[in-house]
Amino acid sequence: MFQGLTAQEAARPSGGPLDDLSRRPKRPKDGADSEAWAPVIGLPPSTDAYRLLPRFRTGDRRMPVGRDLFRIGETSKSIFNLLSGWVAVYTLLEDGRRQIVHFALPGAVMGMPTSNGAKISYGAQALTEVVVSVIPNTVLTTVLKDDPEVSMRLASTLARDTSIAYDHMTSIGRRTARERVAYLLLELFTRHRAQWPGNSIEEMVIPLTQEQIGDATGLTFVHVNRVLSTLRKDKIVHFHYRRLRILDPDRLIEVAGVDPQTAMSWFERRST
Amino acid sequence: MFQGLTAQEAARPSGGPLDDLSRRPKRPKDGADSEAWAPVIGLPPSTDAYRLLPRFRTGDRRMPVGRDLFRIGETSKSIFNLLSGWVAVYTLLEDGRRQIVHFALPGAVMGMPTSNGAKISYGAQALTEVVVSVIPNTVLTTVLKDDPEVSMRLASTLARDTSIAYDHMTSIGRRTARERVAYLLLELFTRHRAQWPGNSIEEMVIPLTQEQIGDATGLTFVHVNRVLSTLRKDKIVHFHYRRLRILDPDRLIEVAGVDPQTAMSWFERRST
DNA sequence: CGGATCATTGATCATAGTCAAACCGCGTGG
DNA sequence: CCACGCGGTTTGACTATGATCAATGATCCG
Repeated sequence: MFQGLTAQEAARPSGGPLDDLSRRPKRPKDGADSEAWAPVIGLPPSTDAYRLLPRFRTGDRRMPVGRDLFRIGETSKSIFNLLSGWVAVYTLLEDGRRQIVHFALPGAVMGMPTSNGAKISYGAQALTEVVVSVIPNTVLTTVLKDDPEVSMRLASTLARDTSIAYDHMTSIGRRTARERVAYLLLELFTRHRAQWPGNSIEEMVIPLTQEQIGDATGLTFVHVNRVLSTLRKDKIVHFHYRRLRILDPDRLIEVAGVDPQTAMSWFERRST
Repeated sequence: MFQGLTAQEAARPSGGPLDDLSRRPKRPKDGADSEAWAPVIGLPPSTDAYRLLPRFRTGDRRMPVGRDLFRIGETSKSIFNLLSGWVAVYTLLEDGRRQIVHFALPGAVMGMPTSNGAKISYGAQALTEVVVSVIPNTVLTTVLKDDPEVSMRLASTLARDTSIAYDHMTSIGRRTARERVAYLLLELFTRHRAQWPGNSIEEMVIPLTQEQIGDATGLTFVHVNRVLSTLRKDKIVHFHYRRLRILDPDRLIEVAGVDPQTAMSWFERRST
């Protein structure tokens, strides 16, 4: 499991030649990926709230941990509407360096084809077992014609993805390691929590290894570990083997460098 | 000029307390910003190619260098369709650290409201004199109802923004300083060049200071300067006072860590 | 129970940041 | 037309954040 997003030589050229570095195969092959997708028979009813197209159910698929929904370099023939579970959206550099650019939660739409029709530059992999509604482009086009409501929702959802990406980019580009990790945990906590309104549990399972946190924050897993230790020592958050416990929300917000006002608003509305 | 995106104490907390750092006003006030927008009388005909709504012209506005199209914290009432010029889309942290998350070129759509209706977390500022079509949300909603073609183009454009953001994020999170700068210059060169098809001029004006390049790449302007010196010394690119000259495209692609295949495709299609 | 994955810790190094000073290009006004 | 000044660039000396390399431990799961 987690095959595709597993370690490997995290080669990092030091401004020097790239060529003498051992390269990681662009697409680590793993058994699971070659299996056919499983159509879904019975679904948890709650997933309906996350559908982009409420009447379209024939595209539902269940996929196991580690499965790629789509891969770098493919040309999108369908879009993927996540109904349950977690998905990592990621990019790769030639030499195997990896960046997780987004953690998709239920409601997310992934793989929308771009205006210039180019190959897709990122991939998406299930971090947990997931249920996805796979919507063929042809279907989407048709629905967009008939239902302006869907158009608007799709555009808004895509705009939100961009906005989240911008915030994430800011984190990576301008925050310190400690701030980045705090920001990510806060983001995941609030986004996840927004899906169970009224649920103020301060402990949750985040299906991520420290290496994946590193890939999302632009850090090495070793450094992520050190940062997490200090956050634990400072009694702010406790993250250990995928279990996250927020010990001091206020200080977490402070360390993350998030305006408290904004942070509070995160705790209100549903957010993909 | 460039008021809003001008230096200032680029305070950078070193994991230590943030509080004893001098703070930059969140919104440096400058005269230009308070002026009213100028409606446009005569436009260069070519701008039409970049319109999201071909028949909607009453929203056209011309704005000078340094003007904010919209600002962090506003609630979007209109979207902005750039027709000519360059715009920097940026975010700010509390203490003044800044990240430029996108350089918008003609054809771009900015300020699309998100699904959760939250305040917009980024701002947009003109880097050159620009012409923008300001489209009120109400107009957009109406057009989306009547014209599914527009819906599809809007969605594709937004998807492309996300894709560019993901690539940019990868650069900041996983590339070295040298690679990041090379990547950005390559990206700007190809995107800009795609707008004048057939124009293979290897010299162009990029309306950016080294500080702005730093803000886009997550580096300090001092380090950007050093990197640019080495790129110049290595006869790869020459960037000096806003003039960019590509000396060795192949090596630039190599340093940027872009797959040559992909790089070539960038030289083909129009791309916002 | 045992192997694999994931986490932790230490020692050392390098990339990029910080601080500071000087320089250059260009527009402006005397 | 030249001096001035401001924004932008360049360079140097020093520091520090986070990477690298390496070894050991903990946890999970079949």
